[in-house]
Amino acid sequence: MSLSENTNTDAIKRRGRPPAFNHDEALEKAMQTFWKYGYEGTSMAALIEAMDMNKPSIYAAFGNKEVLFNQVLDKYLSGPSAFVKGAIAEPTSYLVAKKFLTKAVELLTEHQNPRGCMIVQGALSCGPEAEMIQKKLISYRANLEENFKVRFDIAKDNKDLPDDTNTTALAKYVTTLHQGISVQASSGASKDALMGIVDIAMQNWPMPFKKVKL
Amino acid sequence: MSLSENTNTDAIKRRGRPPAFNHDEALEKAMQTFWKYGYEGTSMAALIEAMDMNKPSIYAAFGNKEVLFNQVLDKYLSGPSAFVKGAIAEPTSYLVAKKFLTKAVELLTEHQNPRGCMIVQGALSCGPEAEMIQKKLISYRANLEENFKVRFDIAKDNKDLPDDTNTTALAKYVTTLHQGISVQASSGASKDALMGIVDIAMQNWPMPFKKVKL
DNA sequence: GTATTTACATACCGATTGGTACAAATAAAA
DNA sequence: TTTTATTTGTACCAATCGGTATGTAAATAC
Repeated sequence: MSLSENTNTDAIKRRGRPPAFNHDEALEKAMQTFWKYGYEGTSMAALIEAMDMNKPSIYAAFGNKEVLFNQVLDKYLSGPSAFVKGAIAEPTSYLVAKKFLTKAVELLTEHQNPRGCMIVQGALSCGPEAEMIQKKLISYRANLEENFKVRFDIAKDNKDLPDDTNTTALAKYVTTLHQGISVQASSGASKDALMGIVDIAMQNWPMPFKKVKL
Repeated sequence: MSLSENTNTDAIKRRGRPPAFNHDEALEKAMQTFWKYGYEGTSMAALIEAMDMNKPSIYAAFGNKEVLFNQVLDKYLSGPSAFVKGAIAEPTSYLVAKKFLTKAVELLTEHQNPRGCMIVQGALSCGPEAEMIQKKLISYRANLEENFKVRFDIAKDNKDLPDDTNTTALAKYVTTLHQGISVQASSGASKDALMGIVDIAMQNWPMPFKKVKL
């Protein structure tokens, strides 16, 4: 039957009535909804339908809307957005940027996903109620940008980038492209079209030994 | 007294009680509010306070929220966003893109303006209620992109761009940067930082006679 | 069996949403 | 002065917002 799966530890029998939902599946559904409609655009009614839970159960299991969104955010970072770590670990600054943007395009245009990046669009322009979430997403984006900056500084030390490279600007260039790509994806841009953007954007990547454009 | 200014035709005396508001000033205030909070994030209560009008007067003068937003959109296009026409009229494709992005940075980081572009952020991710507005803004952005594409096709004909230039991709590159810059501006990025992005982005502009990067 | 624990489900809460009815106010026209 | 046209301001509308009280269902513990 459908409520056989319990999210808690295996053998230990819990005392009361067993939950009718699976914690992780419900959170996944919540993520899909927030991802698609943004924080403010997602109503509790929409969450109820998506998660297939009634309101008190959601509150008991995940807290209020804001707390739930924070859990969704964690899931997003360790799930769809996990490719970022891999990109930053690439051996050269060029590959870091290229892999990050390429993987982002793939993620954001995946047909089974909502279009656009949840961290970019989740609470971009919103009313005063969502200000907390807005600030949180802004700091997440700033943090990513800082990670690129640090990575590019290392690249500069390794002579993988010219000595006079403005790594702060270069990091912002990458995140700005990502944010633009996110908007484009949410507007229906195709994967191919956005890969074309990445190609153009990467053509002028600074090289340590001045190379001539082909 | 404060209600002396009437927005209607000069000498013709209107019959009933004179309006206590100035049509254009009220629309300007509405624009500021929508610009700052987005379509969904702006409540009628916020508009009432910003426009200094009571609700029935707003409805009588501007229609409902959606109709009002459309008028605000027209004002935005002919006002803050009017620089676009000038940019497209620049003599070379390079100058078109450079002027567009530079002017956009100036507009979007102007301290007296709300941060970010209203057409980008006005209804990016939102609930089903704002779907109409969302689609409208998407089509406005697509239209701008098409205008760049047409302009770059002309540039190609004029040998201002290489014959093999993918003008569709190049146009999308420019609008993607703009949209990314808009997100950055709304997140608090400074004018200088964003000008740095524009500089980096313009370094690889395609030239008709293959030039060597300095 | 009964007690206890946990989750479900209905029904509700006050506040806010976008939108309106209606009467008082203020002007010109008669 | 009365009539007519127009705007204002208050008070209201149903619907929805996020959030909760409460009773019942379903499991284990005793």
